[in-house]
Amino acid sequence: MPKTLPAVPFEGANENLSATTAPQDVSREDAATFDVLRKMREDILCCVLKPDQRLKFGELRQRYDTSVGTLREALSHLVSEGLARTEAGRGFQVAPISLADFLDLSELRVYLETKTLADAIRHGTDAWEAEIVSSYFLLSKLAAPRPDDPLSVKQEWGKRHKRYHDALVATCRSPWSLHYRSELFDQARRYHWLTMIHSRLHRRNEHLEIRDAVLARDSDLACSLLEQHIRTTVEQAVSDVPGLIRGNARALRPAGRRKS
Amino acid sequence: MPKTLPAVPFEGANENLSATTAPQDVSREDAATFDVLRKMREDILCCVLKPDQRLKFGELRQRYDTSVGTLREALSHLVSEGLARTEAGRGFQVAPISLADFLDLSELRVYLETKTLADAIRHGTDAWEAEIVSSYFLLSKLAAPRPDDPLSVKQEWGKRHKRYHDALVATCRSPWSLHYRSELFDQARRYHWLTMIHSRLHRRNEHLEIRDAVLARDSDLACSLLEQHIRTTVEQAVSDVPGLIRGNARALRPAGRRKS
DNA sequence: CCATTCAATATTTTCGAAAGTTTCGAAAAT
DNA sequence: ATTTTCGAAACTTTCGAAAATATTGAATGG
Repeated sequence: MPKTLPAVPFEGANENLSATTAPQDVSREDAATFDVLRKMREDILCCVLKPDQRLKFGELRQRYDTSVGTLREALSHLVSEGLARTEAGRGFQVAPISLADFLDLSELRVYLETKTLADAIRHGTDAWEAEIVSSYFLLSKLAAPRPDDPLSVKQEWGKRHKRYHDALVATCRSPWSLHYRSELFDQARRYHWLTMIHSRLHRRNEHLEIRDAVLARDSDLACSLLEQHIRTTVEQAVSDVPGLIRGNARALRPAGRRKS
Repeated sequence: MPKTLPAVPFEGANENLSATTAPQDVSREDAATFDVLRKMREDILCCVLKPDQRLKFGELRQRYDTSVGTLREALSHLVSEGLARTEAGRGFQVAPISLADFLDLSELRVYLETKTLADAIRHGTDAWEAEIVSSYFLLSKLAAPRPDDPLSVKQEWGKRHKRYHDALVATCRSPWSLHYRSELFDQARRYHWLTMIHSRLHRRNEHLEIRDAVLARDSDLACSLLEQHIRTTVEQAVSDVPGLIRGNARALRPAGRRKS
């Protein structure tokens, strides 16, 4: 019984973007603050800053070479995005991870990814196709990272992977859906990182299959493949790193932790 | 896991969600900063701070009686929530509103509200029912606000309205869905405010109907009613305040604005 | 008359230090 | 031996001023 609301009046596809209210996908914000924010986010996503790790200003100030105020602002952002938490007077810490959380966010991801992809296909343009081809090409040049690859290789793969998935949905007309999709994609990256570290499982080339279905404008197939893609990743993470995720990711926790 | 229902009284404690990763629904954060954040959010939601209005630190500092750093942190949060925007070196401003945005966010709301409601009904408890009854009662004591009601009356109604809708979905097991639902609900409040200001339309008691369907655990009916509830509000806003929303809400814009 | 330059003003951004909390551990008390 | 108390150390939070940047408006040249 899902009716659709009156279609969004489209005077200009471009104008649509500028008049949008959905949260800014922090792109070129306050130079300095943004820079710190971006670095910290990347560090959390790559588990350089580990789940539950306490984020002390002293250390952070040294690591990112900036002042407390700037750090506070960046941390504020991260809290809103769900990558950090804070408690009055007790500072900040990296958001925890858990199997339950991964399952929950993946479920919502399936909906948002397929919804945005379907809409993107509906409104796809030549430029959109070109960026998909291009970003897929860049992704395919890099083999899926192995556990013993250096951090920088993994990070580069992560970047290209994100760029490819962003490209797929780029022409979706719903800014809010896109925004939340992007946030959840980043969240999932933390868990994918675990898989990259520990897994040696071989997967068939799902990105290629998705690309072709999308370029063929076969919305149903593309969405189905994308859904599978997400679910397979979940299953792989759950079975590959059971000790880590199931056991509340103890191995990833910061070293010296005492529990009362 | 001790499961306390987030039966949030007016400003009461909120001890729930311990193992969850989804973003903190800023409940009792950094005392001072949080206080400012809450006030600013309320002011934006009630259009005391108008869409597109520039937020100068000088004025804000006076209005909220706090320092620049604290303001910056609060504004940071608001940007993440989509209630404000910022551009490097050019400060902050209240997020714009537009018909397209309202339609877009409402569409996503339909999905999230019904999804969370269905799950909440599935896992409903006695305490959940009690809070629904209680919050509905409080809401029903206040007639829907009229355009000429004082601000405080409208705000009180807004609070009770939110509390009621929060109560409906409180037992939903998906923290991420709940989080986004809550953010979009707040976003919608900005548009509802316009309706409250300008509309005199009479609507039948939808909140009562929803309450009864929910208490009867009739998930399909409840979701259907809730969907209607949202869509009706959209249609009402679109038809009632066409000049405002369609015309990019000119009347709500801050007074002295020059465009180059 | 319009466009451009440049200095004065207004505003934002960054920083370090003061003020306020919490945590930790040793000493005293049970 | 265990708990409680208390003070010092560690850390967080808040603030206002200095530095950096944008905006305004008047003066200049085409």
